[in-house]
Amino acid sequence: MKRHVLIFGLVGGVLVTLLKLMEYRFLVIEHSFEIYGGLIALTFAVLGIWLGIRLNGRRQAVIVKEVVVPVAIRGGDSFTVNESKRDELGITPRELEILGLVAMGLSNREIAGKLFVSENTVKTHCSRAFEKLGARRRTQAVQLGKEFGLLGETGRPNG
Amino acid sequence: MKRHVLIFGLVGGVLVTLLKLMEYRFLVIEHSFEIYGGLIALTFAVLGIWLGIRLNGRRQAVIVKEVVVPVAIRGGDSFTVNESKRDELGITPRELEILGLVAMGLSNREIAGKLFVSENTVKTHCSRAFEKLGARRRTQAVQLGKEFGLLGETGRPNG
DNA sequence: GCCAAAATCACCCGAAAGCATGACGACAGA
DNA sequence: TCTGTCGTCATGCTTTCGGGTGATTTTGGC
Repeated sequence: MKRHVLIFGLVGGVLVTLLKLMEYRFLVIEHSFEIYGGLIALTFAVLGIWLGIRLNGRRQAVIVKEVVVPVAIRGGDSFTVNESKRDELGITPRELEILGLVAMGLSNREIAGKLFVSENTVKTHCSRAFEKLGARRRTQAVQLGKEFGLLGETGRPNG
Repeated sequence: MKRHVLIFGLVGGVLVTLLKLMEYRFLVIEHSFEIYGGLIALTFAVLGIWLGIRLNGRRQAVIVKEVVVPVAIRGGDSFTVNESKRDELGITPRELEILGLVAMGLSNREIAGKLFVSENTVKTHCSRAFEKLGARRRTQAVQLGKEFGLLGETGRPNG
């Protein structure tokens, strides 16, 4: 994706050089500024349009083609794996528990009611968990939690 | 669609005129050609990028992604299932796309930046998607989206 | 060309979430 | 006993979300 920006820059540089050379060779021509200006404008407009299309080109209608593989992949000791990951990140059991409820789509207030603690406590646990996960939002925390294998598909904590 | 081309032309014309005026007023400055050339290149590049993005807006490139799925979990043709589910709920492709980005943990602002639309637009799409899903929070929407098979584990829209 | 659906954008306002900070008790281990 | 961690709670503040409403524009089908 950045490749296109790079190409843009390179082509732009080459064009600038070329135009500069042209300038020195044909500067004697009348109205040269207009010609060069027009050329520059044209080329950079085209380049810009190209880059714009490239840049935005991944407007995708993703078709998911599933590759079926045998089960038994998920066999490993899920518990210890997640346990170690949890330890590695320094996330406490309580934080993970709350993270699980967050993943299930509950609000802080609902979580507080469910666990019989105050909403502020829930927020504190959330904040600490987010910090340890490197997340700034609860949705991001959920996503990271699942990537790290801390949460299952149902939002249930794995560990 | 044509409107953007028109705007492009108009703005371009105005800019050319402005630069031409500048040329006559400040031509005495040394290295003016480089400055004007750079300005022209910059402005037209920006304009071009803008036009490219606008022009490319709706076109969708079909991307086929292969996903490894354990055989036991897989149920039927994922594509058609999700497509029909999406239709059943009345969720538009755009809404699903934004839902996917929400699932990836992005904020409305980040989504807006990624899709080159305003934050308000993202919020509108979100609200409609939430309403159709019966969700009151984005975390809940993500959870429901996954339950309905609209979103994959990575937050990628399925369909 | 016309119509309906979809997409875009704006504005306001209240609620929820998040951040920083501090504090206090329980409890395990050194 | 001292220390560190954990869980709990609070307060104040800023940001983000979400709902409501209305509007324009684009697009695709007829």
